[in-house]
Parts: sequence; C-alpha cells; structure tokens
Amino acid sequence: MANNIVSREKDYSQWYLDVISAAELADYAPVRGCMVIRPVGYAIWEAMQRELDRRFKELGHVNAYFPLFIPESFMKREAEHVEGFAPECAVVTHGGGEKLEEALMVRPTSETVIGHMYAQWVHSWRDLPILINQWANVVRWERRTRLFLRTMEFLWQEGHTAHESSEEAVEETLRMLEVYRTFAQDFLAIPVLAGPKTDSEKFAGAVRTYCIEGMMQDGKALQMGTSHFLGQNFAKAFEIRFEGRDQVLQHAWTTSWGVSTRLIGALIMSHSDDDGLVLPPKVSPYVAAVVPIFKTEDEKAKVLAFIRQAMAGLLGEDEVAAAERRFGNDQVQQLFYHPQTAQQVVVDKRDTMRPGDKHWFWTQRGVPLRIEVGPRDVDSGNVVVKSRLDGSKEIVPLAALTRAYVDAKLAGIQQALFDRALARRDEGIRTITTYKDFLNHFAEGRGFARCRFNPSRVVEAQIKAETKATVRLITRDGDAEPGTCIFSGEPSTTEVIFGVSY
RNA sequence: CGGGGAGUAGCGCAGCCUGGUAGCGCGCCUGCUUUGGGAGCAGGAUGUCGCCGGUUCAAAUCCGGCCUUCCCGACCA
Repeated sequence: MANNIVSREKDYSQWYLDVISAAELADYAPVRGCMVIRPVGYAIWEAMQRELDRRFKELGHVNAYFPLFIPESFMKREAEHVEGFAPECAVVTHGGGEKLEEALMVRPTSETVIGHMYAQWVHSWRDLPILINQWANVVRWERRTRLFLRTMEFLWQEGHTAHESSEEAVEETLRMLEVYRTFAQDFLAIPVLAGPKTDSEKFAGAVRTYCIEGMMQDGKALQMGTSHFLGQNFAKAFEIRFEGRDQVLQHAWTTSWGVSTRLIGALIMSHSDDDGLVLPPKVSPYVAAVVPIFKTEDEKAKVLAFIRQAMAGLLGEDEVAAAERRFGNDQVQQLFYHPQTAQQVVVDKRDTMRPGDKHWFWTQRGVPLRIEVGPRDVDSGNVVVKSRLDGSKEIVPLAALTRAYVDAKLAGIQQALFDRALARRDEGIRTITTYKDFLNHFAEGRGFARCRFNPSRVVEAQIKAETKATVRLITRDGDAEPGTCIFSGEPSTTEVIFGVSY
C-alpha cells in the first residue's frame, strides 16, 4: 500500500484528499474554497470536454461564449431563480476605483444573460431552435468546499436551448440527460441512475430538473449532471418571444443542462483504491508508462534500445523519431498513442528514480498499463505488461505488443472498471418498504434506498432532518406497480431513490 | 455561518505549558555503491516559525485580531 495515502477504511475523506495530492490533480489556491487544477487534473477535464463537445455537436449544438458579469437586475427577473441563487452570488460593486451604478453579479449560471440575448435573436419560429453550449467558469459562494466536489469557482459546460414547443423542449431535456448518462457510463465507466428530481430538489427556476446520480465507494450519492426543462419561465422573464407558424406571438420554451469539474471528483471516488488514483483508459492522459530496469550501463543501453524497438513496433518509427526530436523533458519521453486525444505512452528514463519508485509514481497517477523491460526480458524478447486495475501481469513477446493488443487490453480495463463500479453500486441499493427499515438503513450506514414514496416538500424536509437522506431521483413516476408510501402509508405508484448526498 | 482540530524547511511532525535567536524523519543537491518493487553510506543546501498588532531587554513560545485548511453541523447546483 502507498505510504502517503491513508486507506479508505481508515478515513475516507482524507483518502480522497490524499489521492488528489499524490496524483497531483489539484492544489489549494490562496483564496478560500478555490483550487488550482494542475496539469494532470486539467488533462482529465480536457478529455471529458473533448468527448462531450463531440457528442453535443453530433446533436446539432454549437459553442458560444457569454460574459462573466451579469447585471444585478437580471437575476431578479425570475422569482425562484433569484431566491435560489442570490445568497450564493459574488457581487462586484466597484470598478475602476469607483462604485458602480448597478452592481454586477459574477455568474453562478447563465440563464439570465443568455435569456436576454435570446430575446434579441428570436423573432420568428424560423429562428428556432437555438442550440448553444458554452464552456465556462462559474462562481458560487459556497460555505463548505471540497476539492472538485464543491469549489467556489468551477469549470463546467452549460447548454441553453430555446424551442417552439413544450414537447420539443422536453425532448431536448431528456435527450441531453441521455447524453450525460451514456457519457458517464461509456466514457467515465461510472454507473449512474437517471431521472427527475422532486420539486424540493429542482433547479431554481426550472419546471422540472432531471439528473444523473452516481454512488461513490462510501455509499454516498453524487449528483453528476443535470438537465432542466425551464418551461416558459425564463422566456417570460426575458421576453423571448416569436411569431409562430400560427401567426400568434408566443414565448419560447427553454432548457439548460450542465456538467462540471465535479466529475473529476466522481471519477476519483468511483474507481480509485488505497494505492491512489485509478483512471478509466478513455480518460487517462497516459495509457501506459514504460519502466526500464537495468544495473549497468551496458544493460541500460540494451534495455533502452529494446524499448525503442518496442515503441516503434507499437507506435511506428515516425512517432518514435518525432518524440526524439520533440522539445520536452527527455527524462520522461512522451510518445503519442492517439494524436487526436493527445493520450500518451511515456517512457520513464529518469535515472534519479529506481524502478520501485517509478512503479509507485505511475500507480498513484492511475495509469492503466505499466510496461516493464529489464535485461531478462530483453534476452527472452518479451516485455512485462501490468494492469493498474488488479496488478495482474502478462508476459508479451515483442512482436505481440501491437496497437490491437494494447487497445484490447485498455478496452478490457475500461469494461472491468465499469463492471466493478456497477456491482458495488448495486450492492449498495436496498429496496425498502417501511419507514422503520428506512431509519435503520440510514442509521447503520450509507447506500441507496429504493422506496415507494409520494414526494412532498414538508415530508422530505422531515426525513432529511431525521436521516440526512434526500430523494436523489424519481425512478418510476406514478407508473410503478401499486405500493405503499414508506412515510405516509398511502398508496403510491412512485418509486424513488433516497441517499445521503455530497 | 456555529462547534472542534490544525498552520514551524518541499512533505509529515517535535519544540510552545515554564519567553533567551529552531530541531527530527522523509524528500532535495553532490559523490560513491546500488537497481525485477518505495535503497545504503558520506557530505551539503533549504525557515521573515500563516499574517497583522500588543506585552517584554528579548516572542515560534504569552495576549488580541485576522487569514487559510481539515472534520462535524446548518446552507446548497
């Protein structure tokens, strides 16, 4: 076990922070609640951005950028929205040495400013739909912060669409929820539940909020993405109106949806172990780290020559030659595995570290594969391939170290990580039919409770006060086989998932 | 924002009670020996003791205020 990372069992919160620190994902900024996303952490975010951006564009969305500052008056136009967000807004009152006539809010989310602009761009049904996404930072004045999970400033994407009809907007809301669900599962290898929130948990200003929820290794729930059907709330507040096919002037129907750097926290808490970070191959900036082992200079030359040959076989002579010309730290040689994703294979030639140190170095950074080459391997014409997933090792003849082999290996790890997380998640879900069992469940530990429940703000608040658990999402909305609401005892055809959330 | 812990070398910590100019382990640098799982020996470098103010001949140490961070709670896309 790593000696700079406390075990999950001993102190889960500390383990989470230790993993971040050991993998150099982020560091604390001088301002409370703010973080610096370090290169490895940022590369993970870039991988998510790349994949999501592609998926958004495949569905017709385009990117744009709206300003950081929002006039204070904008926030007040939508009643629920201001109530929800005003308390956690940072406000700029001075600029250029003078007090501003109207204070500016640093965006906590951009519905208002985007609504204002859409009002100017939309006149006719022919102007719809508008399908815009932006990649941006937002600020929310959080009382209690945790790296990646809740920071005062965070990076995210927010999609904002406007449509002709309610049906079309609802369809978009659900379509984007599905994008998030499949992205989480296929790309991040994190199983998620998807569905609507109850009224008490919905976004301030939305008609209905849908979410994806994951279960972390400690059994707590993490909201990993949301998609909101905003109805005509913001269209009315900002006068997004158009003349319809029926020649009637009407308000547009809008949606918004987002995921944030919180997903990096989800990634850590879903897959990592007591040795540090574990990354799904599709997300990892490095697909493999090559560690040479040698004693003498002769052996070193022999081993490095063999590694060069192996890399040329795997990545092509052109790439190896390019890496040799490339500017950078030649102690850790970087070779591109996928030029389009910038994922690399690294050859760790550092002579300041022994093989054991390098082993831990790359282990803690979650690199899916480690390839080791020592004199014995050179003599036998093999390399040793080890998996971060389970430490298993495989002896592979030089000629067999092909892209097809590595791709298959990576795909296997990606799938195994998902399967492992899914098994863990499903074990953590219990079906509960009485409030007594419900109380016991959340008194004993964490995990999800699947229940029949008739949502109610008052009851949900009471349950939260008693157990800390909240409705994470609705899984069957009035169409489940008739049952009994765990709290009221009344008939219920609504099934929900309760959990203690981050 | 309430309660509790912490802040001294890059990291982890001791010293503080009882004031007298800073120490340990790891890491780092140099050299040699090592190298299939976090090396050994020798030598060396690194500190406005979180910040501001007060008490004092003298403050890491005592007093006051502030900042940051961790845990618990309240709040919360």
